[in-house]
Amino acid sequence: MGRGIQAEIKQAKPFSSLEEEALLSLQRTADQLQWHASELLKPYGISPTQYNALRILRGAKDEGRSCSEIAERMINRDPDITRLIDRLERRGLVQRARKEKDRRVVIARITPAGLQLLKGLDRPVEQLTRKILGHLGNQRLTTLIKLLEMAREQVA
Amino acid sequence: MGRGIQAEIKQAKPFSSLEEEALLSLQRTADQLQWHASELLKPYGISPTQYNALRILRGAKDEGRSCSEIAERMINRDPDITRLIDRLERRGLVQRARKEKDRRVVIARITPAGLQLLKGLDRPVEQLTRKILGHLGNQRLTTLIKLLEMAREQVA
DNA sequence: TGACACTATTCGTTATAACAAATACTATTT
DNA sequence: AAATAGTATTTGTTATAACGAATAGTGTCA
Repeated sequence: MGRGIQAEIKQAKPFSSLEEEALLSLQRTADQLQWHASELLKPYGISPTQYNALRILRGAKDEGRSCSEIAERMINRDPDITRLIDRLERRGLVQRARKEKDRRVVIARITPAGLQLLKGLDRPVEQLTRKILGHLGNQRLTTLIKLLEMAREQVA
Repeated sequence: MGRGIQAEIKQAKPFSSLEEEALLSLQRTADQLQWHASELLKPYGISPTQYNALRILRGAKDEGRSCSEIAERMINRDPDITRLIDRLERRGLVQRARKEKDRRVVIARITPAGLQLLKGLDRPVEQLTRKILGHLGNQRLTTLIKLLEMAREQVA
């Protein structure tokens, strides 16, 4: 069984509060899982951020999404969507177009190449997800999701 | 009460699995809390990573820590401790010295200026921590910590 | 001792993140 | 219609992250 976060980071003193322990534990867990995601995506040449953006655009279908809509939907907020899309466009994974009705807005759409890339990733991503969290079981996952949601709330 | 991660990222389709939902929820929660930490530290001119390193060195006292020891103890693994310490040294917050017994090793120690900076942060950090997680209460925090620990385990 | 493998750290380079200011367009007001 | 305010995106710049290769020191073994 687990050693606990205190041992993992070789900390001598116990944590001064449960809140502190939870915060560090959360950061470390997220970092570790993120690392696995990066490793999975590396052979495909995209980062987790880029993968997230592509999935948003796949969900948008032909309608596409503006920069600000993409920003709203990102898991990790990225203040520079322009250059994120730049990189994807350079690789032929998305296309850009000015919106006719409001020419300030730039709409990004996923290309067939982008869809194909995602398609090849669907199964590996699902497998990885199950591998790293599946052992918790549905009940614990449900509890975890609930607690995380609560943690995001009182951020008044 | 909460809208759930699905609404937060304006996702139309439900998640295909609890594992996926938990994973995204975890990333988003960590990102949000990290953002709060960044904001708190900003006026002091240091990043969460730098803060983490300074706390490790404070814990090490006069003994100091080598680059590799620091790397082991970081919450978020950083592959380039050298330049992280560079920046802290340039600001006078840490000092470096070669270890006598093994001259490959560089030992970093926190300076009085570094200690003073941390001291001024102790209370604000504690307050922030309580503010963003305190409302969960001890029992839920304990459960959360336990579940996160489990999540970090089966990463075989 | 000299060759070799090993470890710890540093450095060069390119990519990405973060922040502020600038541009381009739209909508509103006078 | 001109001025103004507001919004969406882009760009310039600097800082930090990521990845490999390179350097420096240690220990082992022929």
